[in-house]
Amino acid sequence: MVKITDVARRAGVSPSTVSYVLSGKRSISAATQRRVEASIRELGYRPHAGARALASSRSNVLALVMPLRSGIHVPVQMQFAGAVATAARGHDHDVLLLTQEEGEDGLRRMADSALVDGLIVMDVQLSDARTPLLRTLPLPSVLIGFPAEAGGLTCIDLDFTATGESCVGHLAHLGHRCVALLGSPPEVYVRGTGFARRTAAGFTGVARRYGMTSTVLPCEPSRAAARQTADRLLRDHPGLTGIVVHNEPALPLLMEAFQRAGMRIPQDLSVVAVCPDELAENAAVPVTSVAIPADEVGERAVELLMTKLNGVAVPETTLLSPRLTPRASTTVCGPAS
Amino acid sequence: MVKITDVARRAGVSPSTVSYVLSGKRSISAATQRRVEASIRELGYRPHAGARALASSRSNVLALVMPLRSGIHVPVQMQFAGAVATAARGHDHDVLLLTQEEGEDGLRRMADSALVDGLIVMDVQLSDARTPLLRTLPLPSVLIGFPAEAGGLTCIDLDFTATGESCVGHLAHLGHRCVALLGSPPEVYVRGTGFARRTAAGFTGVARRYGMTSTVLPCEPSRAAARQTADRLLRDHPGLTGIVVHNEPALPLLMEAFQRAGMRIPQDLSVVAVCPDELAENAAVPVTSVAIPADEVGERAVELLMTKLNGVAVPETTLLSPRLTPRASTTVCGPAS
DNA sequence: ACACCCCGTCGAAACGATTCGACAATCCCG
DNA sequence: CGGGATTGTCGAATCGTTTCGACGGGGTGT
Repeated sequence: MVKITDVARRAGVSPSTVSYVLSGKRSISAATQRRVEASIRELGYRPHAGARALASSRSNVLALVMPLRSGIHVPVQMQFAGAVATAARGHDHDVLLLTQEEGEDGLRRMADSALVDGLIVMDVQLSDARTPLLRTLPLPSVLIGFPAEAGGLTCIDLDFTATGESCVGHLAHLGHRCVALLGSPPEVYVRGTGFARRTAAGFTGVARRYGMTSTVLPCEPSRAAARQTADRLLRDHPGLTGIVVHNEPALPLLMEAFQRAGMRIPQDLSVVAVCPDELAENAAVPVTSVAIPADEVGERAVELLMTKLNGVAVPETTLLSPRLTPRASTTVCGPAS
Repeated sequence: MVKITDVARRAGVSPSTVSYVLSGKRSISAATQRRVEASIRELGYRPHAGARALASSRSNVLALVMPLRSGIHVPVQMQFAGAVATAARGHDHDVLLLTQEEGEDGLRRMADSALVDGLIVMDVQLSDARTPLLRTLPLPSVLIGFPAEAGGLTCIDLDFTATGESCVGHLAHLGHRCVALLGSPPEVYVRGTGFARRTAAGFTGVARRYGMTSTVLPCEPSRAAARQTADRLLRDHPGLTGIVVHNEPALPLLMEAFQRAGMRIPQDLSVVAVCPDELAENAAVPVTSVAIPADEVGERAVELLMTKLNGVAVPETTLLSPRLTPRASTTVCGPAS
């Protein structure tokens, strides 16, 4: 293994000088810098991560806490992870994977062992047992998602309230008066995942403001549940002309169920979804949708964490504005042509 | 921060003794052991990862190289990752996430910086630029998937040849004589992902042995491509009664396309898929399928790596046998009832 | 021309563990 | 009861960086 002293010897300088060239923490003459950099390249030197971490008390690793087996839509998680990993590399950091199941002990382990410099926590619940711990941990952290009580934490997410508002607003402007939100499975609401509730709040708020008739229903992602939900909705609300679906796996099932019940899309029923563009584009009828900007969220999360690592304060709350993309599944409300 | 000397002082022993209690590398009297363990617990001591790595030249971290944005089916990847992370924790190791894009440099970086003890590489191509490097790297590695030339490497995967054989065998025993394999998009074959080719080989081999008429076609996961593929297949092979689908996103689209073309499932067409059980169970007609045992593969991969880390030799090749689960989508070939 | 300051570099002391050789104390057996 | 093996513990060296204080040399200001 080639070490810093080897580089130093070859460049005719002391080890500390090599270190300073690498870190830029002291000024180095151009000539020395060139010689050192050449030696580094020629020897293929890379600092020993452990030694560096020990001496500098910085590991250059971030922990990413991921829900690896939950009912949440998986591809989006993956996109988060990819974005975080890529962004982290851009800041010369690596990413350590931590599973949700490790829970609070996992976080404490990270802190005590100095294995990572900071934490990015995904899938935060409204009432999340980890938030008190995160507030007191000596490790900086950024949460993707919002707990009910976010004071003292750094959180970032898509603005789901605005997303709900935007979806129902789109329907309202198309003249729809009776709408429904079909959300995540009941268990997601029960365990209090923030985004589900906030979408519902935005949806209901704007619907009320426009004087629309609105309903919110959870939905399991099974064909049977989708049919049942659709049938029940049509029975209880014969005037229904628009739905918002915030449940990725259930989206195709629900569209199928409504069509089976005699509703043509978009002639009889307009559909707006909260889902990745890819899914929306490839549906039988391309779906008007709001995508979760996972790449941007991940990247911004890393940026926030890096800023905190540099001792600079960051805003507690970062909300990304939703962008609604109109597609074939929504049209003006009126007698079918 | 509490360090080993603190623990030692409180327990009335020397730091080295504490270290030996922790590692078990020397025998310690029961009494001392108890005292040391108590001190550790009371002070909440955890070894400093960097210091430990420096002194022992073991970081207790594994790198997992993941394809984060490819055309491969995502949930399965995620399942691998989860299984690897969990298994690694079981061996007191953590998992560092490395993206495919880092490529060979990423691997070299891991080796040079001593950031990890070993590598688990997913999504290996038949002709993979990383395999020569992996052979020479001083870091032990395990590949999930097989390159064309696997000598000198440790590889594990589902036995896709046997999987193809098993699928077509199932159809054969039901009396089908004219069958097709619908696989991954062309790009996957082109870039030479091993599993796609091996499934096809197993499929074709057994079909020939049974004297069946067989076809292999790639398929893009879009509605249009699915329809085109189905129509073309039915035109070219009017006697077709069985298909094997090895393309998760395309599975529902293909089933829909065949039904639209007038084929009832399973009365007119039997369908076998290679996909997760969850997907197979939730299809309109539950699909007879072979699942990729991602959990087992991930766990075994970690086990293999740990064994190598302990300096023990392991088999170069580990193939997991496929298990076919019959469901409603396959039935005996014959005149429709 | 003198004092002063800044720039570039060096040497040495951390950082917090692991591990090796040494050393008592205990044990067993003749 | 003594000698050799065994067991349990300790002290000191070591791992490869970073970082702090010091120091010489050249420039600047007066």
